[in-house]
Amino acid sequence: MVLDRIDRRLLRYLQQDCKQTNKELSHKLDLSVTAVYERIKKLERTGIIKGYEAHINKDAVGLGFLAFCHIRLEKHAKETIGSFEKEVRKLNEVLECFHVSGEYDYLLKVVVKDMEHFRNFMVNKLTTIEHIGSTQSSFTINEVKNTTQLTLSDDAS
Amino acid sequence: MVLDRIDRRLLRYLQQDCKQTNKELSHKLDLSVTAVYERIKKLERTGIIKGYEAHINKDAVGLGFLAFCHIRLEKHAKETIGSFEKEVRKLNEVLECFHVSGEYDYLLKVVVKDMEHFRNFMVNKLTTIEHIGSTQSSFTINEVKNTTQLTLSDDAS
DNA sequence: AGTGAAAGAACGAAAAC
DNA sequence: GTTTTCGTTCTTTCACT
Repeated sequence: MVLDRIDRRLLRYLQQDCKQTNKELSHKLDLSVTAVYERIKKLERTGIIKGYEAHINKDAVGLGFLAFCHIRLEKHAKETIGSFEKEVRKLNEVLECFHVSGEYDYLLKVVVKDMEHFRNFMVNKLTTIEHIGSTQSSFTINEVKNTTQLTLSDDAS
Repeated sequence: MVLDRIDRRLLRYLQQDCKQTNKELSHKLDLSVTAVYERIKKLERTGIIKGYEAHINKDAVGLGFLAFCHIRLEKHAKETIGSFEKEVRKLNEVLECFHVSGEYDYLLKVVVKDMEHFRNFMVNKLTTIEHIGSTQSSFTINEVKNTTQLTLSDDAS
């Protein structure tokens, strides 16, 4: 699907606040309410908008400890990779897991309550996964920037 | 604010889909619409719900290249740290930046269109920031897991 | 804390331009 | 693409428990 300037502006607004009414959006975009409605439905149908999520303050719900784990596998056979990835997906402390280039194979973002819970996660969950060669963890001292909002330029993609 | 079991379930639902109507939520939670409404407003007022965001498919908007940059600063004086963080916050390719423990000082999540744009970002934006000692970048080969949804247990926090 | 009722606003589909 | 219309649904307030 080709996105025009209006679609991109619309996506920008919805990234900031998806609970705005179509009426509000119609003013910002200088369109009719119906046109806004149709554009949004199309963006949903084509999978460009994947969903709408409430953003929760993690400290307020007792999940204020954020760490990154770098993981190297023992071997890189297809089965090893497959089973590692399958196990990692099950861990709900792991919000993100990427297969990356470089010294380590995977980078994980882990959210737990505190250091004690992190220790417990490492010992009883993460390192019980087979074929892990070595791990290296970094703890977050300070959150400098943390957004999910993509910067959409006005040009067509 | 103390969260009870119902609040935690409500937050779980809203993390999954914040566009559900209060009526739908009232069925799931076995509460009246008004009770759901008041709980949500309270969660918003107290900052536990930080906002509502549309989740955009980054590949569909031409931002399919994801990289992580590890950064070490030259020195760790207060001013150095402050000015580095200030400059990083301005870069819209940087979605996340954390001050972390370990070998490197900062970990950045960077989203751009492709390798060419990444090269351009590194040469013309990131490494023009003063006091950077060294950087080490990893490119994402595969996204194994990527969610923003915190797992909330049913117990009070 | 909770409920139910009622007014006002928005949604969503259809019509016609 | 737009406007208008209309029935339906949701939001929000209010009186009350």
